[in-house]
Amino acid sequence: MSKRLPKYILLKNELLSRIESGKLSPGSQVPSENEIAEQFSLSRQTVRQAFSELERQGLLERVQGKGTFVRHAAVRAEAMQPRTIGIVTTYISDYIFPHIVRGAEAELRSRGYRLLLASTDNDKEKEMECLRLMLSEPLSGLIIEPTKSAEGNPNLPFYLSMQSKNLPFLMINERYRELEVPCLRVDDEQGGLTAARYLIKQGHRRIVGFFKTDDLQGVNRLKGFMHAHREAGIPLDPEHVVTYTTSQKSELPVKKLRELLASTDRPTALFAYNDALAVPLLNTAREMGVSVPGELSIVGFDDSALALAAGVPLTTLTHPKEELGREAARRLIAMIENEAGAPSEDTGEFLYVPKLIERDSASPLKR
Amino acid sequence: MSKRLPKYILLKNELLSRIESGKLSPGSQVPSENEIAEQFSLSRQTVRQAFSELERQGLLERVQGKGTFVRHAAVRAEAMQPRTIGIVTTYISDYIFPHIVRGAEAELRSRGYRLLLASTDNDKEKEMECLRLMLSEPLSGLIIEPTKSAEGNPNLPFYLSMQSKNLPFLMINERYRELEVPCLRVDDEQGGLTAARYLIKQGHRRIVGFFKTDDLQGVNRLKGFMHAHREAGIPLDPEHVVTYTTSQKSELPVKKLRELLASTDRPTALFAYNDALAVPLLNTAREMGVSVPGELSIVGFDDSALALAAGVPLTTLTHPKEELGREAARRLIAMIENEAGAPSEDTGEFLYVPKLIERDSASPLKR
DNA sequence: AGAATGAAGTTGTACATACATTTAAGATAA
DNA sequence: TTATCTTAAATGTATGTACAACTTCATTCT
Repeated sequence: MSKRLPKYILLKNELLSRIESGKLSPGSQVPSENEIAEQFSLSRQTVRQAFSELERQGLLERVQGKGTFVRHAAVRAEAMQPRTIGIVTTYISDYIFPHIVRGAEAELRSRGYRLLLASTDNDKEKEMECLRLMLSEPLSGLIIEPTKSAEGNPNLPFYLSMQSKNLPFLMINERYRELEVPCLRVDDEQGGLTAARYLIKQGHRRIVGFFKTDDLQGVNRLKGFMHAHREAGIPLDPEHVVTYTTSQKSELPVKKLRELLASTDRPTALFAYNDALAVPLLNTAREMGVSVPGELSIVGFDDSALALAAGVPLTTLTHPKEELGREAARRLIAMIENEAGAPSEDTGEFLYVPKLIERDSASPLKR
Repeated sequence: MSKRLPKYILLKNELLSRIESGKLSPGSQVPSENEIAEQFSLSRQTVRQAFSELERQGLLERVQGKGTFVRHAAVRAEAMQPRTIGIVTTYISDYIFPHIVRGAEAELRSRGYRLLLASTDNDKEKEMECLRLMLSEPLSGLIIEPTKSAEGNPNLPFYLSMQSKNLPFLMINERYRELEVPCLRVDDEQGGLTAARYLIKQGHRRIVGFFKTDDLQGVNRLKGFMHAHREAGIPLDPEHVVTYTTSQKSELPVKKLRELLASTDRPTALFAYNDALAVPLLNTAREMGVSVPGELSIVGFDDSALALAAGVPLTTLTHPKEELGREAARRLIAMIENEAGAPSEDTGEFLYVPKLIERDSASPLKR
């Protein structure tokens, strides 16, 4: 059952093992085609066929008139393969995303992988473009942050074809519900719950929440926020749930906050979808002469650099950021390198539980 | 002088042009090896040699028993080549770098290039690792932000080999003095000059400057800062030039500022190397009960997101950020695509002049 | 000493032949 | 009709020969 392989393949394997074992050291000259042919009782053409493939793979270098040599990078090249991993995020420059990318990059680099980066600007058409570009050359795997995850997913065919090609990929921050893939994310609902519980425990009863609702993160944080009110038996004024979308940025929330603060029974506390929103809201309040946290307590989310830069250090919830990027890279590499081994296609979710960091922007309610 | 090319190469070219012209459409079957051999009066072996190379290049697909076919992606593959560009930055996650990367990514994606990202953490060993990883597969070009540019450059051999291989690359933010390559950067000296002139014009005479001096940007900003004092005939107290290095972060500057503010003739204005430093300095001052800008005017640099998040909106100097990334990408693509055309290896510098943005953290000196 | 020549050995190109393996389609048998 | 077999044609493997082009080195000539 053995002698089925073509002779030129057998010769290739023999040479490969000689290179790997060091019998043929990098830079050294390989016996000439005729010598090999005689040694192995093959025709020179057959030897040439084996040499050609090895040259194409970058293992050998042939020089007319001189001979054939083992390439210096041969040993490494053998082990290397493509070893490139792609990351598709919604935004590159803003906020916590750079930290996620950085964590992934550090981990990938230390493991000998290269990082291909693309961003979708939260636009599904660009997501398609990114995927097409990424897949135009061989990839070992992909890390994807879904675009506008609360809506549908028109690029499903891409993902299905990736699954059928056995190209490992996983999602971060959110997942497309239609796909069964591993996902690393923050427990947003738990985060919303923790923040609201904290404020309620501090005595606040009129708490306004601001949520971006075109991605699932915002929706889930809102869920937790409402849950906390329900379990405490506190009625939630519809005016105190402000939703907005990416395109509106902070304008609409800021306007809403102005109105609320101008009213007679103004809220005593505020929970913001993230720090990027919390900061302009904080500044708005202070502009209006409302002291923070004296008259208005504020809790943000994500523990970004902005939280410490703000005029009043923000009480906020942690986001693993770099750790999430690193862990995503680790898991993806495991998926890639275990491909041959255990087929334990782990489709589970990994949830990070956000923790509250108490700083100065929230305090117990004074009566 | 024509018939020098080997027959199998001629056949390859003939087939290539047929594919490009559409005579052989993607997915269609190519005449069999024997047919081609007869048509062109070649042996089947020679035809096989041509087919093999085309198959290796991804243009053809051969199926035993069925025939040879033009690959669907053939037309694109032909025009595409690698089309991957690498970016090596010092940091990925912090501050203005994400914006630079983002600008470059947007431009590259729209032009059909992929972006390979790596960061050096301002560590020369990692720089070498990054370069090696990047160059392990074919690249079209590289954008590099030098690591610790004020010191020497141990990776010079890498860069020289890149030049000799005609691999286009350019530098951003700073350049290694030893290399003659195009460079896009902010006119840091002009920036330091502008900031210091502004404060002097506002009546300030005791101005303290904080500079990170292990990269050339800090050194140049310091130069401009001193220049402004010289031209105005204002003596510069050595105590009022604080230098620090990356590893010290903001600790040393903060400590220095405390000392200075506690002294009897404390400074009335402050120029920070960048916004990331200006913000903790601003907070330090306010903690000590020194009002900004009332008792201390502060000017930052880079116009980062922090500038607006800070308790007092920072007066600062612009940094092109995304535009710099976009322009770097544009120029690199031009270098790549003009390779065949004009050999106008533009080694010039492109200087962005920073502009002052007046916000609230600096005001005229009250006597 | 230096330059030109030539021989030997290497890979590159080209052709010829033979058989093996795979595929698809047609012929044949149940 | 269905299933099986046969066959032709395609690519894959293998060997042999011949000569071309290039590199190296020793020889020879100037």
